[in-house]
Amino acid sequence: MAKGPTVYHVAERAGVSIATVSFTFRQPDKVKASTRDAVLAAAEALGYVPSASARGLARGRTGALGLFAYDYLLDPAHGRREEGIAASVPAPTEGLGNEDLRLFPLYVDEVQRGVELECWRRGQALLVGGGNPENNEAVLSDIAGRVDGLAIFPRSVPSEALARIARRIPVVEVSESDLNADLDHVTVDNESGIRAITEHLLTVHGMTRLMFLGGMPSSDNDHRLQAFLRTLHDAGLSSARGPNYPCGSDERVAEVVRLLCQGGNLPDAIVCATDQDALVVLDTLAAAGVNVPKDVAVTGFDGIAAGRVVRPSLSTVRQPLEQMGRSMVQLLLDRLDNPEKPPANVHLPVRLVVRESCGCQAA
Amino acid sequence: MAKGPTVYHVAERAGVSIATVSFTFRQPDKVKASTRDAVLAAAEALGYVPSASARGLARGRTGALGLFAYDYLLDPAHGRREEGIAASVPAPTEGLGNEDLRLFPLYVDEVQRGVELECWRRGQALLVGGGNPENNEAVLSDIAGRVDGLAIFPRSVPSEALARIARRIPVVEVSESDLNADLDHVTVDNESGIRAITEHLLTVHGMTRLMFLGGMPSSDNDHRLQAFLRTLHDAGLSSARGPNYPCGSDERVAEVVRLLCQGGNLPDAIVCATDQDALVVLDTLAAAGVNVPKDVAVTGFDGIAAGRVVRPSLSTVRQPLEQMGRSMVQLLLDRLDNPEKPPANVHLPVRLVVRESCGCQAA
DNA sequence: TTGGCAAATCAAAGCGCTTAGATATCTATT
DNA sequence: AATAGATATCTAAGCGCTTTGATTTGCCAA
Repeated sequence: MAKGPTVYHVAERAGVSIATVSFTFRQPDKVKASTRDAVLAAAEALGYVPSASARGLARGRTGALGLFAYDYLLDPAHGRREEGIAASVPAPTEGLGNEDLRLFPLYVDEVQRGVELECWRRGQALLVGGGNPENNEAVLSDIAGRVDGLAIFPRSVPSEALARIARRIPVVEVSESDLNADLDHVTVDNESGIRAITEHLLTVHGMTRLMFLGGMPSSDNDHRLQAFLRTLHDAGLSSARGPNYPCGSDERVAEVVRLLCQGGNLPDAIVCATDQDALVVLDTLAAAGVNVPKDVAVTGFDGIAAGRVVRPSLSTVRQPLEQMGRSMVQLLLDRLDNPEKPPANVHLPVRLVVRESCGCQAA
Repeated sequence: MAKGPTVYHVAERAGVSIATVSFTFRQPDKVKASTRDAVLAAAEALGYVPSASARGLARGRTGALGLFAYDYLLDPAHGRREEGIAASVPAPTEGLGNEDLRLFPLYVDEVQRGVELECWRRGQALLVGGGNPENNEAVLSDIAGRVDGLAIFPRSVPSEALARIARRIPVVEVSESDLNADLDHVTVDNESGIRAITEHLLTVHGMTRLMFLGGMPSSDNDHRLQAFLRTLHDAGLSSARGPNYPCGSDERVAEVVRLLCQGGNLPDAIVCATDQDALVVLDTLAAAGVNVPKDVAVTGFDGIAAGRVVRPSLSTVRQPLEQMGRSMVQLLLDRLDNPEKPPANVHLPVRLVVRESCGCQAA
């Protein structure tokens, strides 16, 4: 691992100046073909690999985009994906890992996948940084120093830290467009999604006593609750229960469900704010011996993989996760091209996916 | 997006030299507490974010690791994941994407996940670069210039390109340890895996006419074929057919299966080199109206998500994919600490997973 | 007080590249 | 053959940080 060759070495070997070496790689047409070949040959012979650090410094751009992949499952409010931190989730190597798709891929993972594919398609380097509750800010700042633009997930970064970073580089966020209104955003049609699944329960299944349940508060979830209430209202109904959102954590969600079971007056359906919530509900109901969908229907929102595999499989609203990631990259690059344009918002459609947990398919 | 503040600005504002600013961030104990606070305050006020390019240039290290996430499905030998390139795979936005887990997560995606988790756990920045058949070398070189160490998948980079890069930074590879013997490697116990699943077919299901089938050639697959033949030999049997590996592509695999069906003499079981191959086999058999596992058993190797979801679900050998990714990071960091140590090889265990396609569970 | 040592701070020299602007080399005209 | 105008190449000045070695400051013992 001897220090590698630099422009100087290549230049010397090719008998040209370092500028010509640089031009050969960055603006090949400025260089006569014969010279170019000589430089390329020298570079090849020497095993020259241009330093991105030096280039970045000289250009004032790193040439990479960043994704701050905050891991919600590392959040104290949930179990944890990391090894041995919470008993509720098996360590990753136990049974050689991820057998049930409960841990991966999640919502964020599919969005990340979209970010990656779009970056690669465009020949963009992508830095993925992972937060964890302890050193979020430090990690974030480190990433920010390495990239030309940053994509982040909702609620993963405090607004003030965000503002600081956004002063230096463009930032695009999923959802939360109300909160950080000066950033670019990718949002989905929560309204239509909740309306579709709620009306499905109402009209197809003839249910009338519905409740909304959600753990973590978020802008998306707020909108979903509102849409839920509006849909009921439009149907001349009201929520079967008071506000069960935001409960605050998976554990609190489970608690609410247990109380419901004990009370003996289950609603016809529990409309959950997210698939994650719905899985907790499903687990808790199963533990209480309640049959889904016979005794109560359950729906989610997001369309994560686990919802397909769990029994009963989860009726939900599928978000275009990959596309959301792609759109983030798009927005970032657009803004890099045109820093002064007003904040943009890409609003994407969602799709109803009916499976077993609402009573549609045979369990 | 005005050019951000630099050490100079922070130093001026805090009334110290730029060296002190740098020390404040990199070696805080060298700086008196009061000075440190002043610097931090100035940095905060100015919204200072250190430039990783400058740091990398000065230090000779970027502080990031790289993963060259070659996408096998973008390879001409397979269908493609990208939109509209091959008819065999729906465009990613069609139906809002990845409904059946056939496209994601694959083998490489789960390994990547392990790389990410381990990097984040250790506070390492991670650059994920994506190759595509057209510009592989360029992308690879670009990544190499950005990182201190690189993790790659088997057969994703020609050996000579690899050698060139390995001259500059440590490279760790999954599998293929025979081929690039001077690199660090993470391998799995192909021998035990194939032996376990083959013996399962032999002893539990009493099958005797087995064949091995695989598409793409690879070191792993070579070993699997050998292990298969040895296992049969040890049982006093021989392969039900000549070598059906490497066929070369998904299409060729399907062709072989179709011929088998037409010939009317199906073996008792088809032991596939990978899950990917097994899925193709399953599809092709289904199209030919052959029942699995009744008419013929099929097994895979890898343990990808799709194998859980497909009907019949796939009996396979599960690799510790996440752990493999984690080990790669481990090896890279170890070597960065100690460049002179001899090439290391982390060899990991696999596990038999019996599901429906071998006839174990009710289909 | 002063000398001596440790702790704190600083000055300055790069790190490897890009890119104006200057210079040299070619081409095409006259 | 001379010269304007391209074209090709080069010179040199950074880009923002780290880090060595020098210098200053602070503290304590003599």
